[in-house]
Amino acid sequence: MIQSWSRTLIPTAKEAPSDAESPSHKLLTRGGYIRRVTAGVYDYLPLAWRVLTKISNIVREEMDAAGASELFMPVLVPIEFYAGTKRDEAYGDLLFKLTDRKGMVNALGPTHEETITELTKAGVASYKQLPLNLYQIQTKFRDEARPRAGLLRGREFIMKDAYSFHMGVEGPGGLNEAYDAMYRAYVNIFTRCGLSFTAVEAESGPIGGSASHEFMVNCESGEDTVLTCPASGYAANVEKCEIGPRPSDLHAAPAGDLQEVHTPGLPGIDQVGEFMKVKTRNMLKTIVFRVVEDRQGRGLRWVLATVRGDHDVNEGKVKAASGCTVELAPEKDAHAAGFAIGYVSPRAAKHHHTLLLIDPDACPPAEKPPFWVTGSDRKDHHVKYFNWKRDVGEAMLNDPAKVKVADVRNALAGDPSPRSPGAKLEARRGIEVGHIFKLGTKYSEAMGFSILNEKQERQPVIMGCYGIGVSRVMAACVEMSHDENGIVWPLPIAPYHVVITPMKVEPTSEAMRVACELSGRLAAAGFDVLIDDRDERPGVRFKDADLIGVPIRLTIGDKSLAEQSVEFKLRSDTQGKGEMVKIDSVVSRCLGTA
RNA sequence: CGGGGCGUAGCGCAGCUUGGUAGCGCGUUUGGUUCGGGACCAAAAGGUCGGAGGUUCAAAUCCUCUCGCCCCGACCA
Repeated sequence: MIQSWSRTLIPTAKEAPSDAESPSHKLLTRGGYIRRVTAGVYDYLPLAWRVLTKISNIVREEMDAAGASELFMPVLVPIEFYAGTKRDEAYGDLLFKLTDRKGMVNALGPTHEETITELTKAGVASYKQLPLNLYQIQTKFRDEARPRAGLLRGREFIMKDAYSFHMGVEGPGGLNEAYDAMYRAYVNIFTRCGLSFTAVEAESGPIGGSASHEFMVNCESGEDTVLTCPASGYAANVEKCEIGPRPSDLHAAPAGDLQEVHTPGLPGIDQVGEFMKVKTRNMLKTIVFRVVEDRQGRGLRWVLATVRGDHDVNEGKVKAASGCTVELAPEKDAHAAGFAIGYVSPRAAKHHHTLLLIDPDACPPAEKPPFWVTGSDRKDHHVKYFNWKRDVGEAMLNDPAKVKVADVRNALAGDPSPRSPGAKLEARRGIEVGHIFKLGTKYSEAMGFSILNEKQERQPVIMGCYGIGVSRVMAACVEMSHDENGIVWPLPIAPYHVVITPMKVEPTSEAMRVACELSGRLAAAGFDVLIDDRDERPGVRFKDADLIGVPIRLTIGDKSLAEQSVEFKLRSDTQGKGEMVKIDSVVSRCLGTA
């Protein structure tokens, strides 16, 4: 493919719009890839569309190879679809809604579980038609509270979403088989796109379901934190990451007499620590959760979770450790029940119907007695020298129905690995570009999609779903791979592989003649070539070539022509001056870099 | 949704405090000189100052309301 710069639209700019903050937003805008239309909504100009097309094609090839079939569903979805699974409420304002002339309310699809389930419900009548894996590459809409960072979190974005349908979980044709195939396809896709990425275990989020993995592009500017164990290869996001065994002791001696301190008007734990001149790691914070459902039927109404002041409670772990579905207690309800929100201490677990979960780091074994500051269970007061044994009492600490030591906090770098004794977790930042879920029967049950199995038993169909943020992949790639001069594309998704810069652009010039001849031979060899035929000064064209990030630049000037050569330079080679390559060897030299 | 900030030419900004009929740089157009890392000279085009209302002889500037956008947080595939 050959394109002249002057015959397409690449509006580069020296300065980025002042509202652009992240590197990908700035560089994609400056490079003439995207243009903001309104908050979180962008034009994709020709360069961007070429990149997106290349990513999409890699996605298609790998999805097809993994046995999936492409289809195309509407953006406009009747609201009833989402109401049927209660996701209209679950999504809330995140769902774009519009009313048509007849007064029908429609949504702009944020994902298509309901739509595809309706479709397969109508089209699949027998277990013999399963398994099935269907996908589309579509524009998705989410009315984000705060769109940000250009393409990384938009309100309109391009996504590949796939859905698989099965009669069973295990064995041939089962969900696990498809899930594993998708996992492998995703590894292939992101590898082929030239991304540095990590697959991590993840929580499945509001889409629901059991197992889940996220694919994260490794990048310091990423919004998400992932933890990895260098010894075992275990990797998970913060929400999911387990922490290895940690010793605990609830029976240490007190470090001193309990003292109450007046701490008026201090909203956060940091302020209290500052006021009392205590490090937050010497404080205990206790979060109150309301029990929505006690799955073990113990009649629990509250779960308290105590962690060290510098740690964060993890709601998912609280759910797992308590065996309850919980939610952060609404302040009003908690007050009514007698919890002094903001000043709650572990002693508050003396309430009836209350379970106390204690993180091991909140009760570590210590040679010298640990010094703790915590709430005083009354407004504007904290206590010093809190001690588990003395202040909560042996009786309660020894009652497994009331108190449990468990991992209930977010993992941090340096925590013990859950998979490899002695190893420590490492933290790094990432941008989520793919997510695969085992959905189970959540949607098929809610929507009545069940069919007869071999034994003539009616059973709900088991589903999986698999997403890739195609437009986010483009942005994440720029975040991962750029320098002060612009974007540095990996070859497989670069808009063009080669940019040819003839020093003289008159159609009759020798430089232009060579440029045309070379571009023909390169195109025949499979390269996408951009000829910078603009009548601009060399500096401008070099700067622009660096900015848009084309991997190979061929410069044709008098000096190189005198040697029957062109100047060959890789975009990734920042200080190199380029090398002279004989015109006849250019194609093979380019092939050598692919 | 809470906190902060910003809307003046395609982009980046000044002017606003102290009202007097809009300016700078980049880019664009034309002519000339240049020509290997964002050239120079000269001329030119381009703006309902986000919108509505108000105060005033007079509003980009002061007041009220409104719309939009960005950043931090909350939330989030």
